[in-house]
Amino acid sequence: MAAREQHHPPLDGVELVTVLAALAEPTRLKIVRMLAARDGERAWKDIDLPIAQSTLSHHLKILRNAGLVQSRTEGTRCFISLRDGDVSERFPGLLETVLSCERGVLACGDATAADGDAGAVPPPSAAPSV
Amino acid sequence: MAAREQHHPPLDGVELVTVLAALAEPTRLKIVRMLAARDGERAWKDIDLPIAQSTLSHHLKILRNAGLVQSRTEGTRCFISLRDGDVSERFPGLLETVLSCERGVLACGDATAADGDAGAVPPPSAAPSV
DNA sequence: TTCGATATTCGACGATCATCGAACACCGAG
DNA sequence: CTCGGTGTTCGATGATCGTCGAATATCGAA
Repeated sequence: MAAREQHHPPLDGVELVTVLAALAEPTRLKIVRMLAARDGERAWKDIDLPIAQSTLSHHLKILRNAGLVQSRTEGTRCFISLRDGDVSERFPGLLETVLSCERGVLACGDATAADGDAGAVPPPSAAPSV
Repeated sequence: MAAREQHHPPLDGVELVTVLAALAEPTRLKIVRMLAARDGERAWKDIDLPIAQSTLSHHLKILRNAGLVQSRTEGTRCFISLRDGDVSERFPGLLETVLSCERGVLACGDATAADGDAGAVPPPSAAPSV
């Protein structure tokens, strides 16, 4: 399917272990970081990682089922965004903390965020505004 | 081996994904919660879960390699404790957040921590503005 | 030293997972 | 309607994981 409406579970039904498992995979964590780097949505096609499309779709499904991301359909295309609001409500501080932990790694090795994200990285202590 | 000194990696060499993977397993998360519930150490034998000893040993090894727990030997016995200090230094807020997320679940189904679980965990309220 | 208790390691088994290419379903454009 | 572009689903494959019982290593006690 090019862009059919997908299932997005209410966060109440999602367990912590599910979220942690979703984040505990390098590729998926990278995707989440990409999404967090730019506020708002990101086009499916703009998520370019060295993996097959079917694999990306698979990872996005897992992130979706964990309640971490959300996909919106517009014509043929699909836009992904972080459900940080919902996640923060169910697991306060979790996403922010994980992302702030990863800031260093982000700045170092990974290109994907080489764009404007530069100035980000506020002291992790403070609640990252997301 | 009854109680040989085990390897405890410096937290600097531990990646976030490793820690998340260690926590993203129900049994291991339960162990971490048990350890967090009581400050200080916990005797190996006091960790009674419906699993084989070899399985418990396996999980503890993974938690050790993730830098989450630490084992001390005293004679034949072995005492496990959370490395919360080291973890907080490397991944500020991570362990606290994960544990606080789990409090509800803890209070409900699981007896192990019925005690006072000394209050760590700062109010996560912290305002993810989103 | 011998024995029992304690924890780790060693296969082994079944289940789950990440990955891929191919087939499929959907949409807009021609 | 027919195409080409876009995500998703469907096996299949190889790797990793959780689990166990048995074997092993280490210590204290008899």
